[in-house]
Amino acid sequence: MTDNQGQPPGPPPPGSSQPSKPAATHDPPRPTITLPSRTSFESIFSSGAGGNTGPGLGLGFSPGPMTLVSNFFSDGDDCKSFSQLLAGAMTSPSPGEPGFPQLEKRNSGDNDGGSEFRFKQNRPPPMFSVPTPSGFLDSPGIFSPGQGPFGMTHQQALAQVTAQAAALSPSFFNFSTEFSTSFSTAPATSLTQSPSLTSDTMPPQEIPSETPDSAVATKESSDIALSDQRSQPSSFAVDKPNDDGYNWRKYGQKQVKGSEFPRSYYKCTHPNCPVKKKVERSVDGQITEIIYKGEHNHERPQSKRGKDPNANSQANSDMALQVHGGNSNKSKEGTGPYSMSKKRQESSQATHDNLSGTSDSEEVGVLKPEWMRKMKINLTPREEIQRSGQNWRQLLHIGL
DNA sequence: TCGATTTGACCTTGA
DNA sequence: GTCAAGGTCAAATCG
Repeated sequence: MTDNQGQPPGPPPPGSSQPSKPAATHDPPRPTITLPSRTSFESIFSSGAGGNTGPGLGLGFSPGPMTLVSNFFSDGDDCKSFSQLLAGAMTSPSPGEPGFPQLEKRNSGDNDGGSEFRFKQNRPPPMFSVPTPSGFLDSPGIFSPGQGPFGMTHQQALAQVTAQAAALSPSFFNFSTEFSTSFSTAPATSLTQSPSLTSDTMPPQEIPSETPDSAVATKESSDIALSDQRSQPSSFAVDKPNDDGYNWRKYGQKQVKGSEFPRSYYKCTHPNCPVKKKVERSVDGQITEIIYKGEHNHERPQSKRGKDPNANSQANSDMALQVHGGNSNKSKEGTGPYSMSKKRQESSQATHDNLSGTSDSEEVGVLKPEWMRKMKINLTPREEIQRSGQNWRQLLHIGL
């Protein structure tokens, strides 16, 4: 059908008036997280968040990705308290609560990909409507009192942490990306966002590496409906859930029974690309659910953000991980969102493929990537996810 | 004029 | 075999 090649920004969908980008660039005063020396931090999170692993996070802390991260740095860095950081930042809605986003993968059993990935968000709780997150990096500091537990949303926190980590260790990003990806959308998104957040604060050099992610990721995130909280306080999504780097064309909309929200159907505009996605959004324009189907058979159009080749690759990884939709055959249980293989990560294409959800074989199957082994992560991605599920879910909560 | 979105109708699928 | 719901098509409309 019609494809508009690479025109990224399609006409702003109704409702999507929210500028997601501007925000990225400049944000007013934002809370910043600094990785304080453990001491101070710990005192803050003294609740034992340090822990991590666990599910135990009765408090709401969850180890999740952050845990891994912290492990990563645990060798001796200030960063050790990632999980703590997050944990602290995350004290928020718990999964069980209404309004919690849920990532679910289901097997559609259909031929083409079988499984669909859907990111579902039940209803954004008010608390998530934080307007601008961006930037925490800039300051060393402290969260401003007024915003959430720590002055920032989960995502913010995560983003910040990520950013910092990146700063500390370049390699981290790779890891994080991968990692995040494995956790499916949420994490990825969050991480991705960080770049934007960071960009202003991070040193120029750093930006390049991250920016790409963010740029792409950012888009992706929206795709996932994750959110763009950065600048959009509340409805980021509106009509174009498409900012995942690919171009989408809406070809239908329908009121789904059982759902108060209408479902929109999108197709990838790339010629011959079979990828489709269904997006459900609430009345406010908030995306409540996105389901990808199929696999992109092309690379993501580059125009959107422009320029950074890296952006693609990086983003890819990020995204790839984010939603691995498609064929869950393989990823079904054990692999879940996680299964992204290095191959995929490396290939920019893959990036989105995952997102779009599909791919069969290639990515799936790799439960314990090397990095995991290196990091001594014993849990399988899935396990990790499960254990940390709360956290990352929270992160996902894009609420708005 | 072109491309995207809207929207009602039609087709497919599953119970 | 029937019905309901989901998914897709395609003409009309809009920017």
